[in-house]
Amino acid sequence: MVMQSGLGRRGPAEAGRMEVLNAAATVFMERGFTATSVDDIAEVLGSTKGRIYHYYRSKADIFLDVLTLAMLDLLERIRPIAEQRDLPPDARLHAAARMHATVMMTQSARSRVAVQGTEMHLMQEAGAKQRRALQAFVDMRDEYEQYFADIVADGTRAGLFRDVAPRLAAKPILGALNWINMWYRPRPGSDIENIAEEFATFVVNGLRPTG
Amino acid sequence: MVMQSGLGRRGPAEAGRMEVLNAAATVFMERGFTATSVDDIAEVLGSTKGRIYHYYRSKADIFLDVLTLAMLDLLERIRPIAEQRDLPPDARLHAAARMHATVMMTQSARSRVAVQGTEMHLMQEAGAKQRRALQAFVDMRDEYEQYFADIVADGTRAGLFRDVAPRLAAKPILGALNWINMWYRPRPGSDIENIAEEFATFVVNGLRPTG
DNA sequence: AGCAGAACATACTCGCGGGTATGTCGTCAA
DNA sequence: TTGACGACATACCCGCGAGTATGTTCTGCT
Repeated sequence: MVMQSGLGRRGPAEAGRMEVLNAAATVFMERGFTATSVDDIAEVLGSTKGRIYHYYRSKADIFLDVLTLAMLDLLERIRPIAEQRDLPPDARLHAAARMHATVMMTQSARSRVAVQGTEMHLMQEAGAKQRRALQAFVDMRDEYEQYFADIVADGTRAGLFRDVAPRLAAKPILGALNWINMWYRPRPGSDIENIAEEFATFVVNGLRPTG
Repeated sequence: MVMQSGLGRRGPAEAGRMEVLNAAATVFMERGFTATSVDDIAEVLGSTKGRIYHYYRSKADIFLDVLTLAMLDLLERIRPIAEQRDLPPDARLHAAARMHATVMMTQSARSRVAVQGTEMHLMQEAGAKQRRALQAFVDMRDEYEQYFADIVADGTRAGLFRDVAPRLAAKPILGALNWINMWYRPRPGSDIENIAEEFATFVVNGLRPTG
């Protein structure tokens, strides 16, 4: 008996599963969900399907695990930033945006899949288990977005930002940042720090009152 | 003999082709390229495959036509805005962003496909014709982006914007705007005008000097 | 030593979907 | 009026890819 989702068990015995997961994330990132075949993932692993289906029951299960892990990673990163209530809201938003942009450029594989996760058309005739996993992912996305919305609301109250609907204001912020994975490709010379800084400044200024 | 690309001929005889094109755009928008079957498109048309393959030689050809038409539409819309040299750069950027946001929310089908056009993995082992069409699309995307970059450069020279690399600055702008089609869904009550105005203000302010 | 189970590989099945080959119906020009 | 051609529908082929069934090897435990 093998668990169908890797998120329950940890420990050294699950190292094999993580290898599969990372390989899958890489291919999903490049070709998307439907265009990726299980054989493609196996090829990256230098093995065959058997290895993959030993750990996962279906292609959709792998995808859902990639999505979930990526969102868990983002949530763990934004929480400490959001909790720094001593920092003014604009500085907090700057830090959050900078973090998000950096993750987009570094944790390329997993995070990119999470963004491109629009391809959840596996939702339709999926099983109950998968629907729940997908709903959990959507809930996490909402929670993550809410962190940004809360910071925006704080900034508006403090008079630092324009008076906008916080939830709506979070859209162009995350849009500008998520879009990074549509054009950014890792290169020797590409200065991740500078890009992250510039983009963070952009979204913070975007909310400031029009001079 | 039937032409393989609809962009050469016009006139009433091509009405049938346009029907196919619009239906395809709708389905491509919802499910993406690979997840869309030709039978799906036919079902939307209330007909069968035969009708589609009467006008197009392959699924990729349809997709490329959708992409091309969407980009032609955007280019036609931004040119008159970019040419208004009497307007200050920030007002021009505001108008351009507002236009783009509005198109994202109204011309949903075609434009959304164009944005999501990342799925050009049909490029790989595609024929020479398709590679040229795809390259043409990429060139148009670049040209479109360049309009924004030029406006940004003008604004920087005028002291209205921060001193940023124009080409890089165009990325978060178009990211914030393109991202709209990831979350916006047409609704009776959704106020397109307000959203477009708010997003345009956001991207313009994003470039202003930090007060 | 020997056995149980994990960790894979091999070899299949089988349906979906892109593309083709061919038929049928209407229309319009000569 | 007929015949040529456009505008489809029908019926088919065929490969790819998800999933399965069944090995085989290795490893740890007793």
